[in-house]
Amino acid sequence: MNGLDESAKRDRLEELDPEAVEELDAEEEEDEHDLPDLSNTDDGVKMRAAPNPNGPWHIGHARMPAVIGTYAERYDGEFIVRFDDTDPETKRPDLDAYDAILEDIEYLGFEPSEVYRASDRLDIYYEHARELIDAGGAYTCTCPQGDFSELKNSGEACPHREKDAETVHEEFDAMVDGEYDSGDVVLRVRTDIDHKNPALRDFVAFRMIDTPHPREEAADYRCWPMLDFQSGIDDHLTGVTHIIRGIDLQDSAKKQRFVYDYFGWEYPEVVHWGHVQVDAYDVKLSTSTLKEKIGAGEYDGWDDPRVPTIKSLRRRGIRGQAIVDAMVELGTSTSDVDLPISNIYAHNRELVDDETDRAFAVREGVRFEVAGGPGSAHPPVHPDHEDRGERDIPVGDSVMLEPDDVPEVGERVWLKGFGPFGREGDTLVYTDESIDIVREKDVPVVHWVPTDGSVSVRMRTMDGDVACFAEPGIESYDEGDLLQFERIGFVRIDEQTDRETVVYFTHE
RNA sequence: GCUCUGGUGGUGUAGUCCGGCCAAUCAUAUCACCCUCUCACGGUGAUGACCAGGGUUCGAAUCCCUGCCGGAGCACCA
Repeated sequence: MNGLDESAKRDRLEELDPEAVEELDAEEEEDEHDLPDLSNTDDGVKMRAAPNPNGPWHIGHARMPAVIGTYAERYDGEFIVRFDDTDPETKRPDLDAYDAILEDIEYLGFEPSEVYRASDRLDIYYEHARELIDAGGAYTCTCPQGDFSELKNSGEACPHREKDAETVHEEFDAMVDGEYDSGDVVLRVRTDIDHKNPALRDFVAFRMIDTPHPREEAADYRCWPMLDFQSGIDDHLTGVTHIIRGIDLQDSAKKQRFVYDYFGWEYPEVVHWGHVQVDAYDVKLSTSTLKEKIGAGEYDGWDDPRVPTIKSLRRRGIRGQAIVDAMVELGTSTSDVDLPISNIYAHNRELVDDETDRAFAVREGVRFEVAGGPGSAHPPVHPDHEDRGERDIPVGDSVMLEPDDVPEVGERVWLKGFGPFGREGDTLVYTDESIDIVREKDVPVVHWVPTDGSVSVRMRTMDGDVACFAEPGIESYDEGDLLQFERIGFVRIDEQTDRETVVYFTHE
C-alpha cells in the first residue's frame, strides 16, 4: 500500500471500506490548520516564550504566545515563559513588566506550564561554563573589543585562545566573584575562528556588568551570560523541543550548536519568522520608543488607545482571542509581514457582535423639538435576538441627531425604534406612517437620543476623545461591558461616574 | 566587504520539497446587489497575484541560471 499515492490509496480504501473513508475525511477536516506542521513531534512538543521584561508588550509580542500556545494545544504539548533578563544595563528589566507580560498572556487566553527568570539561574550558567571550560570549549579573553573584532574578521585567533584550562578557571572564578570591572574581560566560546561566517567566530558567553540588576535577588551578580549562551543552556535544561524566534536570531542556533556539541546535546527544532508591522498607528512597534514617549507624557500610559500595546487593545474591548486568531493567520514565514489592524477587528467583530447589546449615541448632537409621537421608544436590545427584550427610552420634548442625519425642512426621517417624523422648521412632527416609507420611499433610518435623561459620554478613540450623548439606560451597564452604538461602532464601558460615562471605542 | 535568508492579488496565506489535477486556495480588504427599523451581522457577486528575463521540459508558481528588489547577522543588546 505504501507504493500508492494519496489519492490512489483513498480510491482503494473506498472499495474496501467506505465508512473508513468518511472517517478519514472527518479527520482531515479537523486537521486543517492555519499554522504549518511542526517537524519531529513524536517525542512531544514543548516551546517557550523568552521575553526580555523591559516593558509591557506591544501588539507584535502577541504573536509568540498566540502561535506557541496554539501549537501546544494542537500537539497536546506545553509552553513555558522564560524571562531573559540577563542585561541589567542596556536592556534593563522593568520590575513591573514581569507581571504585566504574564497578564497579557493570560488575556490572550493561554497559561504557561512553567515560568522562569534567567536572573534566578546564574549559578546554573556558571556551572555549565565551568564544564565547558573543562571540555576545552571556552576561554577568558582580555582583548579590547576592537582588537578582537579585527582579529576575528581576518580569521585569526587571539593570544588568549590557547590558555590552559586551569588559568581559564581561575580567571572565570574571578569574573564570577566580581573581581573585574565592566569591559575588562569576557569568557568566549571556542567555535571555529576561521568559520566562513564571521558572525559565528568565538562569541562572547559572559561579560562583566557593574550596574546591579534591578531584581534584589540578582543584584549581587556582576558576571552575566549573553543571550546565546544563557538561552541555549536553558532551552536544553527545560526540555524545549521546538524554538520559534525572529530572523534577527538566525545565527543563534548555529552559535549554540557549538555549545551543544561540547555537551553532547541535541539541538531543538527551530523556526524563524520575520517581523510584524501593524498599520494604523503613528508610533513604532518598539518597547523602548513607547517607554520614552509615555514617559515624556505624550501618551497617558501603556493602555492609551493611541498606543499599539496589548493593554490598549484590551482596554478598548478587543478579545484576546481576536488577536490570537489574527496572529495565527500570519503563519510563520521568514519574510516580514504586515498585519492590518482591520484584520484583528474583523476577528473581534465575529466574536462579539452576536452577544453585544445595542444602544444609541450621538456625536455633536443637533437638537430638535418633537411634536406628537408615542412618548417613549422601544428598540430591541439586539436585532437578531428578540428574546433579549427591548430597551425603554422615554422621550420628552426634544431629541438630538447627528449633523449628518439631520433631514432638510420638509423631508422625513425614521427615528430608529421610535417612529416616522417630518421636519417642519426646527421641529420634528410625528407622521404616523408605516415602515413602508422606509422600504419603499427611501426614508433614512437614523439613531438619536432624547435630550432629557441622556447620558454624557466621553468616547476615547485612537484619534482623540469625542464627546457624545448616549441614551438613558447605559448607566446600568458595568465597567468592562461591551456595547454597540448603532451606526457608530463597538465600545467598551470603561468608567461609570455620576457626571459622565467613559467608553473606549473598539472598532466599527 | 563577508555570511545568512526571502520575493504568490491592497494585506495575510495555500500550493513550491516529489513539475501536469493551478486559466492558482482560503481569509481579509474594496465595490455592487440582497436582507434589515444600524452603515453591524448574514447572503450573493465582482475586483485583484505567481519579482523580471532566459533555460530545461510535451508541460514550470514549482527545477536551473542571471538579474532586480527586500530582510537579517558580523555587539562585552535581547
